[in-house]
Amino acid sequence: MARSEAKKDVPTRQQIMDAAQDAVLAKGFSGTSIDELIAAVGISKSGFFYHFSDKSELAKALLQRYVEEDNKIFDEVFARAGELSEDPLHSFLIGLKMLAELFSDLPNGHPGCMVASICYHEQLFDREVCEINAEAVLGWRARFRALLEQVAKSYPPRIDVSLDDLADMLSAVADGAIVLAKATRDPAALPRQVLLYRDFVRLVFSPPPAN
Amino acid sequence: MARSEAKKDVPTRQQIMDAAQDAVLAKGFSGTSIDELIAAVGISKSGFFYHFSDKSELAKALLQRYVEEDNKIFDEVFARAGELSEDPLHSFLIGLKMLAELFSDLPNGHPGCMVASICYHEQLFDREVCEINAEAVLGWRARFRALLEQVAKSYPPRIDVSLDDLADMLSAVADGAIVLAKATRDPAALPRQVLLYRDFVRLVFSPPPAN
DNA sequence: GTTCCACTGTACCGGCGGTACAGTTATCCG
DNA sequence: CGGATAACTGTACCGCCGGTACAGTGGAAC
Repeated sequence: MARSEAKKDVPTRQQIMDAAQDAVLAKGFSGTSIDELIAAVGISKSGFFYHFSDKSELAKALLQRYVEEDNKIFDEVFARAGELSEDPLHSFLIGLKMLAELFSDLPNGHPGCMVASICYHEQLFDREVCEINAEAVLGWRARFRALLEQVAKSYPPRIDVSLDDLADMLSAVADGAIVLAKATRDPAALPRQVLLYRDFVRLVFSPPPAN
Repeated sequence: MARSEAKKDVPTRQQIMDAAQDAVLAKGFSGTSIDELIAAVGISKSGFFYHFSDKSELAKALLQRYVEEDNKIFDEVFARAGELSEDPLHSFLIGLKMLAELFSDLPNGHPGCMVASICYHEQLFDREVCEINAEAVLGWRARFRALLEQVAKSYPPRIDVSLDDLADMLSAVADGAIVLAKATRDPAALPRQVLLYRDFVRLVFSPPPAN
């Protein structure tokens, strides 16, 4: 190891990406300089270009990692929710509640969605990055749609609603609520909006009340 | 007029802001260079700095104009919706439908929300810009909350719901759906999500169906 | 005819993304 | 023990970009 007293055992490439993720979500991609990243990690400029051929490759790696981690969280949350109830509606509602709690527990609020950040920089990136972005969003749609289809089997929806759109709405509400939370400096806005989406889902699929 | 063959009668300052708005929403603020703006407008660098003391003043002006125009549209839409029905619920639902149609009619889809773009660059801007952003979002909340309060007077909500959160949800869904639309390159996702929010509002306030 | 507005032109500065390339250090393999 | 490889460092350089400084200029208004 060339760099003296390396920080723990975290690989340098990962340290760069960690610093970059925070910076990109707070300042945008072009607002994040390579110089500040190498200063944060404690490496030279040549060291950076050893790991990434250029800044755009960093963006791609950042987005890919973000999407993977995001999907892992969704996997875990809704798998656990599935264990807690046999009923698809209750299970989905439990999952949404767990998601809201997860967002609630973030000490400084949600740092931001990389997909949304990239969207507002789309013209800077090549086709490949944009397609990873599109696939991520379509992946969320497919994931939530599958859950909603299970729900709709047991609970015929009370209104005529597209399950694709209802699935998309979770991504939309989450992304929008992150903006809301950032703008108003109220991190709790994100979990509140997720719970409101949960109310919507419950209203759509719950049988008409007896009273 | 120093610049020969000026483009129409549009003031130069406005031309700069028009070019800047498109560029910022497509590439982010730091991704937008002053050089490209002056090239688009056809002025010199000195000309730019005659109108704006620095780039950050451009950002402030851009955000202020965006918020003003946005509020004007909301004023018009919901005033017109108020004329079309006496009933506060129907009126709000009409307003949402008109909003969805407005988004639908945008030829290239919604170009993006300046508030959201600024949010993902917050660390680059001074306190003043961030407060304009916060006030814009809180203004939308107050606006939609006022409409929802009128609705709630006539139609007691079927679920226990915070009107502030329900008001915020419209901003969140719109901002999130813009990301959705950009990522999937499907501009129709925005009006679809607005109409889905409309379904939610109708479900919350409509009396339980007789059947 | 002076004054003001709305610029232009030139020169310069430092930061940033990126390239090129030679050198260095630690570790593993044979 | 020696050579290869991974993971860097250091130096020099390029062009773009944000920004500063400042003198000049053409047309319109009074």
